[in-house]
Amino acid sequence: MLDGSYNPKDIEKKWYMKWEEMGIYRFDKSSNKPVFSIDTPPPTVSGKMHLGHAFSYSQMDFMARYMRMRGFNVFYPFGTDDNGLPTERLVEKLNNVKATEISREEFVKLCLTTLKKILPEFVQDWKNIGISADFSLYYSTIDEHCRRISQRSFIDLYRAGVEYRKESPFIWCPNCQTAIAQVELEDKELKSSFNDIIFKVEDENLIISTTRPELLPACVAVFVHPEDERYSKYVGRKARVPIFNHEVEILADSRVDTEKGSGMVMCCTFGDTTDIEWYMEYNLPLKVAITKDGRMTSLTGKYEGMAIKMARQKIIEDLREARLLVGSREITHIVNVHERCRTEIEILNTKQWFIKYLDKKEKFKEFGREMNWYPEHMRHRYDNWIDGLKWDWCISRQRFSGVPFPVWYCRDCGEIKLAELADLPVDPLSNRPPSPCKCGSTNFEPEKDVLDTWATSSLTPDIAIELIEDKDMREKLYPMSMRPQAHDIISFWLFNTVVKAYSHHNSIPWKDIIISGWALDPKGKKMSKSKGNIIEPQIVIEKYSADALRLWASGNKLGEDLSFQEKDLVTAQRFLTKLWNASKFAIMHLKDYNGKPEEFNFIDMWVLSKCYRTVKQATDYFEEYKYSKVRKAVTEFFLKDFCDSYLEMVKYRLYSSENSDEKTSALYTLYIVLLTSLKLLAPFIPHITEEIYYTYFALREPQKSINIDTWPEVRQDFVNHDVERDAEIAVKLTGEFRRFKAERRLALNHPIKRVVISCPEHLKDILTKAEKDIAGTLVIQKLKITTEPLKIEEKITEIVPDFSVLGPEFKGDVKMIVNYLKGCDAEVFARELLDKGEINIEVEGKKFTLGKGHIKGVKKEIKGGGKVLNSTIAGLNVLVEI
RNA sequence: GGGCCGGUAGUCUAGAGGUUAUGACGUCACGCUUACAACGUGAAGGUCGGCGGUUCGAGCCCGCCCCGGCCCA
Repeated sequence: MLDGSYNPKDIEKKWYMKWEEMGIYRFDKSSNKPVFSIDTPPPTVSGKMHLGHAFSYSQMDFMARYMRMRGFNVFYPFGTDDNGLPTERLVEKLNNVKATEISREEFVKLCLTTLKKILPEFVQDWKNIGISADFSLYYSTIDEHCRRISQRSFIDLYRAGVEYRKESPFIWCPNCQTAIAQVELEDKELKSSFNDIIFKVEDENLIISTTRPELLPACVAVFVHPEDERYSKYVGRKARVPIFNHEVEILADSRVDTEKGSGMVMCCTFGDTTDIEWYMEYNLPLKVAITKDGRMTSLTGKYEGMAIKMARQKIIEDLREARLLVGSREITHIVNVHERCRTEIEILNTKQWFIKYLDKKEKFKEFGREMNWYPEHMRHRYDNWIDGLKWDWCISRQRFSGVPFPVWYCRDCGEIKLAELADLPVDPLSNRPPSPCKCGSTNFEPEKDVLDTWATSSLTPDIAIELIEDKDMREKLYPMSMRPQAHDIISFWLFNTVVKAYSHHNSIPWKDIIISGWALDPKGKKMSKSKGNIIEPQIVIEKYSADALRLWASGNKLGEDLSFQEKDLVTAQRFLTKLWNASKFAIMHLKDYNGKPEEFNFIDMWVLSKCYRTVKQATDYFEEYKYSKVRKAVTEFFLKDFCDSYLEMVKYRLYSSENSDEKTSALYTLYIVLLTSLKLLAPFIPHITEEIYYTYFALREPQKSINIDTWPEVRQDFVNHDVERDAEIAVKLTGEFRRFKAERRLALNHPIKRVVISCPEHLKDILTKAEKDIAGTLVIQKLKITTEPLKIEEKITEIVPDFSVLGPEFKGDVKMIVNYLKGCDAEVFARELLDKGEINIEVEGKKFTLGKGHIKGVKKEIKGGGKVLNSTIAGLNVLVEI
């Protein structure tokens, strides 16, 4: 028996613990069953799981649970991304220290101890929303396993000749003091001043506009457009840089925008990417004005040591004083900032490691086409990102906590020394190289940098699969079946993983990619701490339940963002209550369950057929990752057909004390339909379905848990469209009758003395099959179903045309015909059609022949006081005697 | 500026060229009916972003425009 009301708090907690105990989500390492492998996104450790996580992890969990019930050996590991900048920031915040203030060794240690402390609680949130991952297959991107694989990847790619180390201009964050990748940039609108500055060419003044006068000391050339007649005479001559007084050449290049400022532009090393192109192409000198920590260098003379913005101010003042500043206006422009700290980036010349991939764009796009994208259009974003790639992948970061490069450099000959694969993972700062250098030297410089965090997380398929020892099993797991993730990291995680899979395996990493949207605030805006519109899933679970949260997450199309509406949680919770109550009712009666009946009741056949058709729909939709459609089909069947219609129509049989075949049929149907519904819902709401299953079905079904029970098969012997179509009429009539009673404020079990249903022959046959059910449900003491007409007034008022037949046949004349039907005497028309089978009409000189096929039905009006049930079923009239 | 997605009652959402556009929440009215008042029944509420076009017929297809979002310049 189930309790009076559903108490999710205790029940959800109980089941999470029991599932763990039972180990039902364990991957079976020795099974021969087909494998379904999931490349689970490792969340970046922050304080808590956020709503976006709850949303997208629920969505992937639906598939994991569905596939498990389908009989697949589901490989569903769980990892956390504890590597790189975000983790450093968190550790700094939690411990109130700065990475730069303590030794690297100490800081790395602090990172690890802090993670150890906060990880269990962080991961617990995922368990609390019922994620059915195998938590015994766990990795942290900073653990030994991941460091080994990441370093191995580095060595393999170096040997394959796709990695290089080079001093070159690259994107640098002066705040975080590290190189960062293109993907880590963000656009920010900033106010700035556009300054018109005088450059002298001998005695002439040339004006150049710039937002960055502090780069004047790094100015190495001045460019004009080759077709700009204003300046053609200056090309080849020298300009004197104001204040700093060095001379630079004036060159012509078509990349100059003649519309911008004076149409003359200074080239500094480096202000932007065009500067880099010019620097390379024209072999310009390198002048460095800015240090790695965002201050002015000695090159800048008296400005040395000043912060960039301060120097900018000062230089503007000095220019003004020297009358070299002729104009200055406020502008708003877009600058690149580092997404983590929103600091304006610089381009500095530094030595970095790169993965060479700009030459493989086409190959990556080809791989993109080999994978199945859900939704399909997300692939365009992937292509678009690849098209826009401008830099090779810089994988070195000047940070502290991260996977170290397994590399030393010979101090004598400069040769690069790699670690041995067998020794991985290594830390070159504390480990010695495996052997002397080719040149015989043992004097090595260790690499201090660490790998970009994406260089590690782009290996999650390898990291996950190598948690399994068995080589044959590993083969079965790759390429992985499904990669779930949100659309914002297509260019990060997804793309980088394809790069690695291509480089290491020459294979796509996964077969299917499912892209989930974002959870947005109630106004449809992105949630952020600064806006204060964060909705915490922990609070939602507390107020409603994990199942309600999951049901919410199942409610929208894959790939679409979903704005969080409290009412949707209310709806979800109401569904759970309804499910509980209906199950309570069914199970109360199911104690008398005694197997299959000799013969099925008509209404039972109806609900069974509908039930199995719902199974078919749900299965088809799940196969296409359309879980929102699954949810719609299943909840609609459960609420409308099962609860509203079926349960009401079966009550009279359940309450009868006699042990008839009719009752056996009812109990059998109740058993099947409830169990099937629970199974169809289990992927979405595993806790409540488990509790209901456990209370009753676990004792009778082969599995102890619904979550590892088999997904329902469509039993074709129960699917019967004729029965459905016919029984629907009885069900519909019963519904109309219940409303008839409600309108007259009669209790639904209020007895009715006599009812006469008058209808055509075929309806009479159908309704007779459900005669007992109609009478039983509505408590009708005397029910008569007859073909004799009732003594009530009935008038046909409208002919309803069937456009799908009329349209293709009569094309442009349809309007005329429909107008005719509207205008004619519907009563006369209908009678004639019924008599002759077809009617010839003439409209505006044109002749048409209409048959019954052209007509969808008729509308009619019935007069007969308060005792006539106004049914929408064609041809059917009901007289009620209360 | 480019790519992609979206715009449907007060709010959020489903929509497969074919009668009167789905559902939810909210609102209003009525009702304790032996699973369920944490409920049920009913009602009101819509120029389907705008303008053109294709079609017998468009929320859906095509073109242009407006607005919002994401990604990229």
